[in-house]
Amino acid sequence: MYALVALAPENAAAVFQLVTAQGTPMAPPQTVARKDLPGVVASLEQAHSPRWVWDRAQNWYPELLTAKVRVERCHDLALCQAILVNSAYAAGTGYTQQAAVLPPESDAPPPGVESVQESLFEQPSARRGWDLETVAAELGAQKAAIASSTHPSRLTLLLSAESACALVAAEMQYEGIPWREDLHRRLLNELLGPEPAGYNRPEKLDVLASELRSALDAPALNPDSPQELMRALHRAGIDAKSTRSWELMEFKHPAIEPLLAYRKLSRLFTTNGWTWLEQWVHDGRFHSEYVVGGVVSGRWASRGGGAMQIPKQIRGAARAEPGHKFIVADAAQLEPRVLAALAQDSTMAAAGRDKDLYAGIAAQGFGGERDMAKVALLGAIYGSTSGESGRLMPQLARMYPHAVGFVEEAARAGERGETVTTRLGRSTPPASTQWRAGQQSSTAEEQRQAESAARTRGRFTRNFVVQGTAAEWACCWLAELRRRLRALPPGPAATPGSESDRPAMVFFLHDEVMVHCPDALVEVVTKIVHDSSQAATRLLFGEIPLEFPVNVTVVENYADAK
DNA sequence: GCACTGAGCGCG
DNA sequence: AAAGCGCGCTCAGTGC
Repeated sequence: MYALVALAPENAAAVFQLVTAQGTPMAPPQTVARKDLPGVVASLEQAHSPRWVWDRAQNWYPELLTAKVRVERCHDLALCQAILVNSAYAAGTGYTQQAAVLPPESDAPPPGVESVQESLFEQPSARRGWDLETVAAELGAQKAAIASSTHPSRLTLLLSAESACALVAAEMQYEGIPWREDLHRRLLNELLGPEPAGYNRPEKLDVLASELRSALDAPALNPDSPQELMRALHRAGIDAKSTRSWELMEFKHPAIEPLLAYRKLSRLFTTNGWTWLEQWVHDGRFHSEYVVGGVVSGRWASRGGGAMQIPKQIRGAARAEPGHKFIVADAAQLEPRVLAALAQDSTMAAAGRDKDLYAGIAAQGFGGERDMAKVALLGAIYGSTSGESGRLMPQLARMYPHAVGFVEEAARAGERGETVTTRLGRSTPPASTQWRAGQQSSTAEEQRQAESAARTRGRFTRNFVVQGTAAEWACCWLAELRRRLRALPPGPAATPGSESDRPAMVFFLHDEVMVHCPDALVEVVTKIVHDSSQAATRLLFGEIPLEFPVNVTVVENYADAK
């Protein structure tokens, strides 16, 4: 059963309708004031547990969560449309021509983020959205596209997992990562000195800047300006081509050490310093907005606060609340394993049998040098041509002709301007007309540029099939994990009358998930994390002679994970 | 003053 | 040790 959700002509109201799986209405449409929506959703969820069909989960679910209403499953039309429009599996279905124009994203702030607008105007800002007919038509078009696609079951899985992830993302956003402001401040004090007033540099940063200026004999140097810095370095006899840290490390000069130290601390100060704390941490939680499918490959992106770039430096500020632990799980060597599975490379699969795939590959042909095996394999996935990993490619290709051949073929397809597709059916966007035009070149210089552009696109498509399929594995893992966590019986309430204290997913990072878990449930949730990963592997690849092991650590402090 | 790009670096 | 994939964020610098 589906519950279609749409905006009523006047935006303060919503309209919804229950329909059968075949699309037959089961009751007349019902109009509900926006403020009454959570109550209505809760009672329908209780009675029928329908699949909620809406333009975007992100436009509806946050306000339900704020009202403490959760749903079991949904169909996120925007996310599914984005996949179907490009999917090679649905290329012959004519879907792209029928797809409805998506309504804009709601500009309502994510919960937990203070909004200037909200304090000025009492009601949430108006937005345009689809009416019920459009929602029904778009759902019908998507279902028809799946049914007449070349791989209906894979696309069905992909779209339902993607929709489940839309719910996971909104819930994580709502929960936030438990974040101890006091510990973060202590870290900043230790590394940078006391919080500076106004726009001043913190003490330790200021000291390093002075050291740098005297070492370079450049009293007015602004170390934040790459151009000024470059000139000063050259004057001091440091002949660097750029001011990147890894390049500067090659030079022996008294200015290098303070410069690298300045860089590191400056980054902490500007990106994750006191301003970041003020802006993103409220009531002991770091709330960030996740953008499901925000990356071409299907990976998630994030908006605000840089949730997916939290430096290791400050992870000590993420602390489980009293009576809780963080269960931090990450999939071991996810991308190489995905490659072995995609290419059905049984030799590589055998190398991964004893948990550490890189060690297994090293034992099979790199004289036991794990680092060498890792560099070689990642080079194959990224399309490295030079350096150590480039040199190791022929050896890797001899050992694993299937796996290397698989990514090579993806690269060649990209170079020819074709699209490539993940296991479940996410395809790259078509090559741009500009790229195509560039390939029809006449002069030698144009020819050279065209070949370079072709190789660049080849590296993209080569990586896409692996990164994108890995994202699908992670997406299925999250969906399975969420389903199992929801099925846990409610535990006792922390305090009488409050919500029951359940484990909650609070963070996700490509191949890593963090659950904030009551102590009493750590063992059962740890098992659920493992079970979910096995389920994800079966969903994607069926029965294969390769595991996708997950490393789980139970910690109070995120810095202690791994 | 605003929008944009590039450099640099954080994460996987 | 090296510089190949995907992102977001901040600051400097540029162009309007």
